[in-house]
Amino acid sequence: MFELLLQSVKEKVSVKADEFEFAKTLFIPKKLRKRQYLLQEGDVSKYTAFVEKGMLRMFTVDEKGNEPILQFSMEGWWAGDLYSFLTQEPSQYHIEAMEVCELLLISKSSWDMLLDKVPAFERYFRILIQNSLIATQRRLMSSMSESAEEKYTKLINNFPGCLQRIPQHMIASYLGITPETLSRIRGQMSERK
Amino acid sequence: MFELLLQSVKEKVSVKADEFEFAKTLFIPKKLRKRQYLLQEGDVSKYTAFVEKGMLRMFTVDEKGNEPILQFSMEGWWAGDLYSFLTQEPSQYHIEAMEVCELLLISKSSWDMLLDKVPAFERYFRILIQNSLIATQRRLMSSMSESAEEKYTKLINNFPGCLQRIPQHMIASYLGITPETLSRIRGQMSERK
DNA sequence: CGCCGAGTTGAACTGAATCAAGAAACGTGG
DNA sequence: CCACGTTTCTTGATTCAGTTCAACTCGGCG
Repeated sequence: MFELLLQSVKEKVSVKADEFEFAKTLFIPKKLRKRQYLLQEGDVSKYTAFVEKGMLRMFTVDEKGNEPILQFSMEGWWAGDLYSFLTQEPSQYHIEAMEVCELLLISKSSWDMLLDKVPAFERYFRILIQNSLIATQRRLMSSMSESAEEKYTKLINNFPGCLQRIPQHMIASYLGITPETLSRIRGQMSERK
Repeated sequence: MFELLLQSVKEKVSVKADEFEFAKTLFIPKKLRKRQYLLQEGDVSKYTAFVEKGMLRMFTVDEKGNEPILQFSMEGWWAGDLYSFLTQEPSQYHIEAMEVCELLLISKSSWDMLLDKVPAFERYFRILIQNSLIATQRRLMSSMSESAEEKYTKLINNFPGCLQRIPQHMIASYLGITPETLSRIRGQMSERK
């Protein structure tokens, strides 16, 4: 059950077997049906989740009814609102299962304890957050200066495999464009071979 | 000379006096004139910098000649391209002093050593990066779903003081809009009192 | 005094959003 | 296994926010 998590940790830091055994005791397994919520806007994110199976989306709902997507989380990734989890303030985001999901939850207090007792996990999360920051910075620059088509092209180059599992209108929400625009872009791209 | 850095560290983690003394030995002071570069696109970011005085901007140059700004770094903040610094690959970004700057540089190898020897610094950087990620995520969502005016309004609410020191066309580059658009927005906002 | 970069203002243009309607794919229950 | 309703995707016409290009103003500084 913890193979994926162990793999994720090991590829970033070296942990001793007993440290990882200790970590295991802090996680709570949880299953989600499709469309079930891990977190809803206004609620405090009591847990952050490692995704063992399935896929989730984290998004807000804006005044016009759009649902811009901040991130997708699939197997081997984490899902959670960092801000709400750390501060225990209400979240701005919804996190919803796009497929049947199997998660490993860890509470704020367990997380704090884990980072205190096992420095390797402090480092693991530092690296995780670091990579996430780098990716988010790139996406921000892309969203500031590129056209809709450029953004889409970059996306399919960066995540070739993943996109099959994601409905197109959600890809549009992730890119910050409308489903109509994405459809037109795809049309144009395929007709010029 | 290290007061600001000490303050930044202390407000996030607790360090022992000798740990901080050790850290001090790893930093190299450096001054930059206005318009001088800390890093240029294509170069490897050998150092990351703590800003003691002055202000820098980190930006790219896109095909149309725009210079979208990823971040401003002022006193008490860090400046550097995380990706290039960590991987020692060439950077995509320029980092330029907007004013006369006094910096404290730390090399990749010193940084690695510091994080290894002093867990408090591992945590300090984790928290720093965490906060940066949260802020960048917010900015991304804002850039995906809000109008130019909304973005500008949020900016002046979030950073009331800082903006005086920044020329308007750079604020526009930070928001991902043209200087003309920003000027018009300001015009509209002031005429409706 | 005269130049130069920064900011403003105007007019024309354009990429993407919006609104609307239809086609295709999906899954749920009878 | 089919039928029906729902959701997803496509296509077209129109609108609009923001860009582009160009001219002009202002303030600072040699």
